[in-house]
Amino acid sequence: MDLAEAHIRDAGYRGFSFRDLAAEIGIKSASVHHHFPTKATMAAAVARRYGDRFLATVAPRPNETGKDAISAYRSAFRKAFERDGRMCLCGVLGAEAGVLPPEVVEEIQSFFRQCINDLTRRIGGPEGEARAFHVMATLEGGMMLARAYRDIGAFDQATDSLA
Amino acid sequence: MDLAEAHIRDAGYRGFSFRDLAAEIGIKSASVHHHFPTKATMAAAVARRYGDRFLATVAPRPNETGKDAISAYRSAFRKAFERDGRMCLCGVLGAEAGVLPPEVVEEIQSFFRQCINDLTRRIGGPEGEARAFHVMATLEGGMMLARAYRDIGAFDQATDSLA
DNA sequence: GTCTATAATTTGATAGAC
DNA sequence: GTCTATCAAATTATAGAC
Repeated sequence: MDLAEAHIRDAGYRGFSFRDLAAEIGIKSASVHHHFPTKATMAAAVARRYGDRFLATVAPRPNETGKDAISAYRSAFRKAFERDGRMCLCGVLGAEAGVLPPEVVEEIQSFFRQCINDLTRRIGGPEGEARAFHVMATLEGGMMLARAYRDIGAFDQATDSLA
Repeated sequence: MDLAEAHIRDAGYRGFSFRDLAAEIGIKSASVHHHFPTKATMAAAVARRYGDRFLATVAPRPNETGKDAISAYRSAFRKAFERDGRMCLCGVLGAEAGVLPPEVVEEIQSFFRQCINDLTRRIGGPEGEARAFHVMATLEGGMMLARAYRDIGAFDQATDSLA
């Protein structure tokens, strides 16, 4: 699943194959099928694990402000990009959501729903939800620009005004 | 090229094949190779045409303000999403830029560079460039959310505060 | 510009032994 | 849980005729 996550973040849903994953860990593709019946099943499982981990990473601290919450999301994505040179898994998959298996789309939507619900609550106020949408869009788009430019400075410039 | 553009916007670089394109217009894949020697060549050509068209669409009107420029970009992307149900071609490709052929990455970077240069100039002021990065990131991310949710309302909520 | 034919590779998936 | 073996299909690309 670690390898699948890395490959999807690099190249999208079609960017990983059971054979490649198997080869990289020294087993055969049939052995991977033993754990995940189909490619869609595996991608959905990888997306769910990614979302659970991410949400744990940005969990609220006591007495935080709305700005703190936005900063938590921003620095979580930034650190992951700095560490792996890769953007958000659900951002990559979201871009190709038009042709993804339904169970994968389901997980991606669930990820964004959870993030935006969480941010909406933590930002608060009447504009909380629109602000949450804005923050998520800017962070995802910022990572995308940084990926295209191969320069994290693009992410920084794009997201500096958020928090 | 129209078909290739549609397929890439749907499913990314690996989301189109010479065979599929050929079949859809009633010729053979070898005939497509007559026009474009490789897949990378074709994708790069499609990206360049897309960029040229987009930049023509958002060309400045006389006496516009910075806000007008941002609105022009926002409504250009919005209209395209509304019309095709698809996001920006370079946004999709940017997300998988880590494993794309160099000539395709070149075109994507060129697209974003041109957009951000143009926006920077039209927005003006000392914050012009950071603002341009912010606008592009939010628009691309907004389209991505709308794609994942299959709801243009996500784009609207994410980008409403821009202009 | 289009075709037939084909090569070489990759892919998602299954059956069945150990 | 892993293997061998295999299938059917798809993919990128080329050679050469019309």
